[in-house]
Amino acid sequence: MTRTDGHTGRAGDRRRAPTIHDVARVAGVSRGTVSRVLNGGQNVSPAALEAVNAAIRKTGYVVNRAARQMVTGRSGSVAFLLTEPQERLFDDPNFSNLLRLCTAELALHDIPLLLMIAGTEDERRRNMRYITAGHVDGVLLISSHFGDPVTAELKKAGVPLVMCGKPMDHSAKVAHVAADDRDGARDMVRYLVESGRRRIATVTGPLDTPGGVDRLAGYRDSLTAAGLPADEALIATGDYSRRSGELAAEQLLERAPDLDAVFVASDLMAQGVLAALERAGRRVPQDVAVGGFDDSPAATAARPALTTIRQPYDRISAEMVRVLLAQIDGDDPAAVILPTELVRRDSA
Amino acid sequence: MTRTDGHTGRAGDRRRAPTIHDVARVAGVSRGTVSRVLNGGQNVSPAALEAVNAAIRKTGYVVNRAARQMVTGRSGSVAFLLTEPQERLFDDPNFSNLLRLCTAELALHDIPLLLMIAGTEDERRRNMRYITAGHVDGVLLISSHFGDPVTAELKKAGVPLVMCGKPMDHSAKVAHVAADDRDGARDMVRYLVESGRRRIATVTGPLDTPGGVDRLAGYRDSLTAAGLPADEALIATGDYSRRSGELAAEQLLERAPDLDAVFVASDLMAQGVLAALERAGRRVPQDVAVGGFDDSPAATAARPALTTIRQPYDRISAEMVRVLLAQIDGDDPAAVILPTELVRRDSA
DNA sequence: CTGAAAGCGCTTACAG
DNA sequence: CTGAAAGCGCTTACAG
Repeated sequence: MTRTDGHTGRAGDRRRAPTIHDVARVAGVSRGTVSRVLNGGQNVSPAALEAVNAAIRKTGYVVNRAARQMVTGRSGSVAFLLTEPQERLFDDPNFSNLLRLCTAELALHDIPLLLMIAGTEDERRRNMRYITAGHVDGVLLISSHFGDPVTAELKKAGVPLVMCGKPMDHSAKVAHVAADDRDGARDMVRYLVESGRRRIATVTGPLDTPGGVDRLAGYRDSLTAAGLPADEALIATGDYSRRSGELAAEQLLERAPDLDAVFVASDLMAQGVLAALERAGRRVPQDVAVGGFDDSPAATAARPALTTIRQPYDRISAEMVRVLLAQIDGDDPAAVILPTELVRRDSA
Repeated sequence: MTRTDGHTGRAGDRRRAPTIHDVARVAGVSRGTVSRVLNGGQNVSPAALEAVNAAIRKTGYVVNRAARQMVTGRSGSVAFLLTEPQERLFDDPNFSNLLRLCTAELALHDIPLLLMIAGTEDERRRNMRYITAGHVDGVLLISSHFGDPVTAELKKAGVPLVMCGKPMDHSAKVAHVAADDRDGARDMVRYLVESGRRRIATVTGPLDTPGGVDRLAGYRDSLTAAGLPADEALIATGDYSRRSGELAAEQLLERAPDLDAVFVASDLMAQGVLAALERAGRRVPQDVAVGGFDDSPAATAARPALTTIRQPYDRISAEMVRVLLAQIDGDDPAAVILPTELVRRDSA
């Protein structure tokens, strides 16, 4: 008097889900053979393969990941770890954009994404503990500040890891995917020069982040190439927040009232710059041209809409996932730098 | 010649992590006793408890969740499932806010959050399959549109579930946590009336969402209470996006050029309304008062800053997690309605 | 190509 | 209060 079926089979069945054993029975093979089919079908006769697949369909079998994990040591999941202060993260559309795209990309591989936010020290410890305990197979790390201990810890623990953005600590050989910040900045500033601007200011990101440093370097490159003088009065630093862009623009207007363009290292900060400019009675782009960076939703939401440098977030996420999965499969850490693109709108 | 220690013990150790067996050996007890300590310490002598805890510290033991899951049938994780079209989700700060807060709240319970986005039919199927296969213990569901099949499917599969916002399908007895939309809308409109406004328009959310329906009802309540006539020309509908707010405001200005206030069912739409008003040359709040809803980052980013109705997202997330965990532990689904609060800024 | 069997690390009745 | 043992559902050498 045993269960005869496979006819209900819904995996959601809160009763007893079919196991590999049920499939084996229905298919008339051993459990080992079922497992082989599940894992790529090597060393399985066409007939057995067919029978097993039919049995899987019939029973509605879904693998028990916990059981699999216990023997393979792999969880089949990946962490998306954020180490920035929480508030900023979610105000900045870049982050949520990246999160969304990585989730979708991983879904294609049937790999769930665990969202981890290490805003406080306590959260950081908790997350590290979880990760290093082997509960995830790898980490997509969103962290850019110099001296973030997380990268080193993860690296030391031997956890497969890929960063979004270049690591500030060049010595660490960690996999990463980034847009070509320096080249993007060069393009924007060259464009401003070619539009006839001569007093071009910049609002940089924090100078302990690659986006802060490299976009500033690109700005300098193009100024030099155009034979324009370097003037420190034209350089102000923000923290990627909208508010910091506003503050930076106020400083710039005071130090260099004759500026006729501003290259801003992020679209969100550029929104702040736009606000400050408007308050100061400067018209954009007539009096002052404003160039952003990111091509995030903030760029189209701004008024005037921002001329900006597009970071290919879709490709960035796809590459991050690809590089991470390769590492999980034993490849060496890889670095991928993706080209940017100038997007012309109304602000410059 | 066997491993003697417990002295390295780092869980991140890619070698062999200490198991319950190691802890038992070090503590001089059986594995069953260690397990009992791990699971609350019932039926364990103080001495044994002490010894086990010491051994855990010494070995750096961390439970293997996969092994535990296999026997308990619980994964120890929870899904955060979004069933709205992706783009909207991440443009709207409410969603990312909620995501962030739920993640933090769950972290307090050591429960990882799996982010699932069901934008396409394919993604929906994939996620449902994962969830109903028992890979998560419960679901935090962010979905508001009427006729979303996910709620019913989850309910039928017997998966513990809590929705953010009232379910549109009243027949379904599903747990949910929501702000008091109707009352919040009443408060805002009453405030507008008390400020002397008489031609008060509204931009509603989609009328197949509770936020659309209930905030409109609250608007009507307060108009009636004030003895103001109901005028359908004063009602326009948006889809919660900024752009839709802009469009709705244009319609309203055309149909009722004499309007002196607009109650907008979300801050993001209110931003759009502000833009349309500015273009039409109406001063806010002098000519037209604008009231928002949510008190999201969009409210403070708007110019003028929005007077709005605060949804207590921190409490909402905390309650969602609490109600979900209670259900996982066998409680019946509960509904929690939280009060809102009027936040005065510059737009009204 | 295939089956029988060991083993992954836990929890939980069951005796005592 | 505690230990010995079964069992959760898989994968993977190992024989054949």
